[in-house]
Parts: sequence; C-alpha cells; structure tokens
Amino acid sequence: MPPKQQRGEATVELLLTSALRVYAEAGQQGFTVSAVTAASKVSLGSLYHHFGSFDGLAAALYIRCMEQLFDEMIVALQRSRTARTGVRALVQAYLRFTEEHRDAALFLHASAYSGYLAARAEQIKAAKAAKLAVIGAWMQPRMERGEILPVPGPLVEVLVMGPVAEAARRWLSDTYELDLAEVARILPESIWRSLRPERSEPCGATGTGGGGG
Amino acid sequence: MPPKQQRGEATVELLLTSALRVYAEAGQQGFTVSAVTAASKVSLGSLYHHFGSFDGLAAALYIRCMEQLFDEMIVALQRSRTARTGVRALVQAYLRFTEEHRDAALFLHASAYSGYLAARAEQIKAAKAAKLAVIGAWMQPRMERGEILPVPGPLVEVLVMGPVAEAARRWLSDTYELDLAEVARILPESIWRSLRPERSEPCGATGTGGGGG
DNA sequence: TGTACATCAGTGAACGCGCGTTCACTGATGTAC
DNA sequence: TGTACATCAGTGAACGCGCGTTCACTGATGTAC
Repeated sequence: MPPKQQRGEATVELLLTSALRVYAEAGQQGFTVSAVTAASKVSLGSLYHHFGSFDGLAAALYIRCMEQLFDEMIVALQRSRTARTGVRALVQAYLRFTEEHRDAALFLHASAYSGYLAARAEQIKAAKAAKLAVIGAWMQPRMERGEILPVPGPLVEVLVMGPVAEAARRWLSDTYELDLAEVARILPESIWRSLRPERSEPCGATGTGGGGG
Repeated sequence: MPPKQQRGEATVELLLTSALRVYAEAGQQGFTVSAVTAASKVSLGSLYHHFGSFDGLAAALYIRCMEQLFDEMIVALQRSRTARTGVRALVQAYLRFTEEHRDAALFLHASAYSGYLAARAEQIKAAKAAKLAVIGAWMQPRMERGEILPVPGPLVEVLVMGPVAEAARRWLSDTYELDLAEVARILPESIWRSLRPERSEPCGATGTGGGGG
C-alpha cells in the first residue's frame, strides 16, 4: 500500500521516523500506537490508513532499516576486489552503520523475536533474501577460486555476521564498555582469519593469494 | 524471595517449567500471566506470592536458563587444558545446550531486549558477571602466556560467542536450514582460527609482538 | 477555465478486550511451651 | 503429646488501565469533459 499522493509519502516518512525515535527513547514497552501518534502528531486514523495495523508499521520500519543496512554493506563490498578486503569491508560497513544509525541498529536487533514481525515473516524473509543474493553473488566466485576456506555457505555468514552482530549488540546495550573504534580496528582482520585459507606455501608468501588491486 | 517450604519449591519449579513451555509454544505474544497459570494449574495469587510480578517470574526464568548454559560451558571448559581445546569446548558446550534445551536457548535469545528484564538489569548483570569471571579466570593465564592472540578482553568474548550465538539463533529460527551437527564439526576450529596466535616459525617472527609472559 | 466527481489522505471519539495486579480470604506447615 | 499461634502457601473474583482497532466523517488532490 504505497501512498499515491505526495503528502501521503511525507506522512509515511514522518510516522516511520517518529516510530524509530519512540522505540529508541521508550524501548519495547513504550513502543505503542498512541506513543507514535503523539510523537508524530499524525492522527490515529491516518496511521491506519497507511499501514493497516500497528504491526504493519513495525514491519515496514524493520524492512526499511534492514535494507538500509544491507545497502551500505553491499556498496562497501562492491568496492572491494579480494575476498579479504571484501570481508573486511562488510564488517566495517556494519560497524559504521551501527554507529551512525544507532536507533535503526537497535531496532533491528531488538525486533528479531518481537512478534510483530511474525505475521509478515515471509515478506521480510523475501526482502532479506534479495539483499543476501547480491552478497552471495560477490562471494561465490571467490569461494570457488579458493580465496575463502571451503566452509558450507551458511557458515560463512555465521562467521562474518556473528562477531559483528555480537559487538554491535554489546555496544548498543551500554552494559559493556566497548570502544567501537577499537572494534573496527581489530575485528575485520580477526574475522578474516577465521575464513582465509590455510597457508599452503612453505612459509610467508602472499598470504591470501591475492595481492590484486 | 526463595520459598521456605518444600511445596513452595515445587510450585516455583512448576511455574518456571510451565512458563518456558508457554513461551516455546505461544511465543512472545502468548507469554502472559494467564497463559502461565492455565498451563501450570497454579493459581494467580500463588504466582504473585512467589514472584511478586510477572516480570519477576520472567527474570527468574531468564537467570535460571542463563546459569544453566554457563554452568555447562564452565564444566566443559574446566576439563580442557590448552587454549585451543578450551575454546573448542566452550563452543561445543553452547551448541549442545542449544540442541538439548531448545526452549531455554530460545528464551535466552528472545529475551535479550524484552523489557521484562529491564527492571532487574542490575541483578542479571551481576549473575552473568559471576559466571563470566570463572571463564575469565581460566582464560587469563593462557592469554598472558601468548596462547591466544593479544586482543582486548571483550573482543575475545565477541569472537567466541558471536558466531556460536549467531548459529544458534539461526537454528532456532527455522528460517535457515542449518545442520547443527555440521556446525559443531566446523565452527569450533573456525573460531579458534580467529583467536590463535600467528605461527611464529622460520620466517614470520612473532607477528603481533606478543609472546610475553 | 470551470465544474463535478472519484479517490486519497487525514481526523478523533468511542469501543471492547485482555492484560497485569490487588486483596480478603482459606488452608497447610512449622514451632514454642 | 496436645494446643495455640505465627508464618508460609495457595485461591480466585474483581478491578482498572491502556492497548490496538474501528468507523463515520471532513478535507485535499487529481482528473474528465
């Protein structure tokens, strides 16, 4: 249900932005229709006109944040040539997004099991798959060329996204003191170490077999 | 507020067990006081007598599951001698717990941002810190001996728990097809590769300049 | 250009439901003498 | 051992609140002739 008039677009934008702010400021428990209408000054009926339900709004917000994160990772990835620089770029893009869009990152992490996504799980899965396919297309030839350890596909994702996501979660939670700049310095290479092929030469040599670019 | 009579203990146990089942079967949205009292056949007043509030019950359940997971990891860790076998044991214990106590693992992951823990954040943090201290005590001398890459403390946690947690989340979500047995075969060594010191052999020198201790 | 009409966008009072919580109470258990 | 009393454990009807949602409506925009 995309809006068909300009003012509709503006209202949708205002609602999503306000919803994210409400979530960031009031948390899961304070994330309610009335809080969003109060924060946005948009009327209740207008919210329902555009999103059909509160879950609908939440799902739309989730998809928007998710695609934004993926798009930034994809841009970073496609600037890279070797497997190593690609993996490092993915990790750095994720961390940069987390820092620059704290509220969106928090919403993404916190929504994972939140129930309001359950009804639209298929839609969300499809949106995610579309973005993952782009990343997969970049990775696949490099895996085939042996620039990445021959590990089953899903495990590559686990090894890359696992540590970054965990670092992001901890930074977002305030409970742990985590210096994101330090994480950005160390983590990309640490993650790459878990993925790079073992050295086959006697010793030294080009390491990743890359050198290119 | 620990129960002072045996039948009290039994009721508490029954409530926690039922709550976990309710969560597993009905999800976040179906996780309500009335669902728990219905499932456990314990009266509402009795629930409040023991836990004070519904959040109190949820927090108690969270702590119980969390400590169970940590305890299994700690047992596995303390059977190990080298840094490598220790890290592998931690990872494997986590995966085993996930498979054997699916409901508890799900509850742990899903509760992370759930709001009902917010009020007791301090208590939970303390309980977690107590367990982490045990793991830390095991790790520290080995880090000092250079058996683990000299990476800042919190990042070791991120590198170990990140991929395991991500794999667990994916297995729990049913959305991805992930063979937990395969994960258990590959992940421990992959994670170890991100933590082990670089080979210091013939040509490479000590790499990070660590060695110390 | 003016008018008529359809559709889109926005409004806000009202509603019903189910949630977490309270409370006055009964029954069981433990303990003191 | 028996009795009296305090505390713990358990009960379930009742309550109030705030949630998501509905709906009859007005106003704005776009379009056809």
